[in-house]
Amino acid sequence: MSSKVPDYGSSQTREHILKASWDLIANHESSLKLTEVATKAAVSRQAIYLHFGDRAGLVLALVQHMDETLDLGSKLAHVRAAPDGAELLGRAMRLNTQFWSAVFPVARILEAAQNDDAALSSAWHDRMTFRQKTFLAMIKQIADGGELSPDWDIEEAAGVLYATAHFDTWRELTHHLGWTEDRYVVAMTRLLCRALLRRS
Amino acid sequence: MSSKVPDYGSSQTREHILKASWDLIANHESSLKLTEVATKAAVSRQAIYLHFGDRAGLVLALVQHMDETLDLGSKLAHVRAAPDGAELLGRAMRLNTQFWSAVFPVARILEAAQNDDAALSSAWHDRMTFRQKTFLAMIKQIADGGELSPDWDIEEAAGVLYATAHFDTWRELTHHLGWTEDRYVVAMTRLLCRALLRRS
DNA sequence: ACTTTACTTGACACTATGTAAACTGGCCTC
DNA sequence: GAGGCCAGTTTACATAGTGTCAAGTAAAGT
Repeated sequence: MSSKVPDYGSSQTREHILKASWDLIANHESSLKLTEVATKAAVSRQAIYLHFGDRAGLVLALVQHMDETLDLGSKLAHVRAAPDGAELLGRAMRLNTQFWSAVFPVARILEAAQNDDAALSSAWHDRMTFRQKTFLAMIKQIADGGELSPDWDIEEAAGVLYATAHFDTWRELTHHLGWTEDRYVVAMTRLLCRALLRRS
Repeated sequence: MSSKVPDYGSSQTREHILKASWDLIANHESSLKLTEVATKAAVSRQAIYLHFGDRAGLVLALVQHMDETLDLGSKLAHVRAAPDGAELLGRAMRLNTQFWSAVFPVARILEAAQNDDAALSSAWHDRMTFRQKTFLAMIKQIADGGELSPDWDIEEAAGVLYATAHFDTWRELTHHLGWTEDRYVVAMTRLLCRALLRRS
């Protein structure tokens, strides 16, 4: 991360570059190459360095852009408004598949760069910590409603929920096994409800 | 993949290079660099190309080496010899944490290269297909014993078991959340038993 | 003595990231 | 309307890592 990136704010060129990057990682399955981005955005390769400092800066900007377009806040509110635990877990899994589906392209890039680049690694780590806290809050809500099975303490249930809702599980089911998103939602919801909720 | 790699069999140098590679990816957290491997193994960089063709060939050899040292066959037999479904799932999760713990270093390398290299991608894919079939067989065994909950059909239960036993789930719990392997085994076993097995 | 084997050495091409410097067209201001 | 700044461009170059090629060499086999 170079600290000398001029803050051009929301320049047109900057948006152009971000859009081109997104198109590339969404369609083409290779890793993001700056020359390709520049060509696609119809700017010089150096323009990317002016706006983002380096490759990691561009990817970081993609992640932040993703955060904004995702609008997680309101969607999470809808999940939390569920009347009972089963509905809560169902809505959570529905949002989860939307989330991973949207994040999929950039998640692949981040995963690949995680070994080399500390900035990207911590950007990913931060987001995952947020996810973990979100799932913990959901489990607390279920526990407060008296619906959490006594087999589980809150922390352990939250950890298991967070981990099973993670990227690999979603990707293996929807991509490797070819399940539809609906099937993912239904099966994972059943798994979690049976495992975590008190038996009536 | 170059097809003109001479089959030196089990040469000393080859083993040296593999061991050096393993040491590097196990300790150092960066991605495997051929110059480093050569230095560590005290051979010339070109020797690596003689033995493995290219970088992908080396990684592939690491994967196969891993397969051999892992001795999955006998360990799987022990899992399958479990007297009931709960014990089977418990043993499966115990083996699972051993598996991911051993595979962890090479899994990171493979994950990073999966976007670029088709050979590595399919090598990984093959292993995961094997895993999936193994878990499917376990579920069939449970179903044959009449222990599978009627909420699940065999394919769906196997898919969910396979996916939740995947790398991310293990890594997030043991690394991101800092759980011990024992805690992983206990929690995941509880999750799967409650979710998949018939309620007594 | 010769060939083969299993390497080494050194040179080179290619790709990708990153840096530096000089130039250009448009806009703003004095 | 001349000068200055801005947001880029072009060109050049440095560096790292992968992969290729050709020539050399020391030891073992025949």
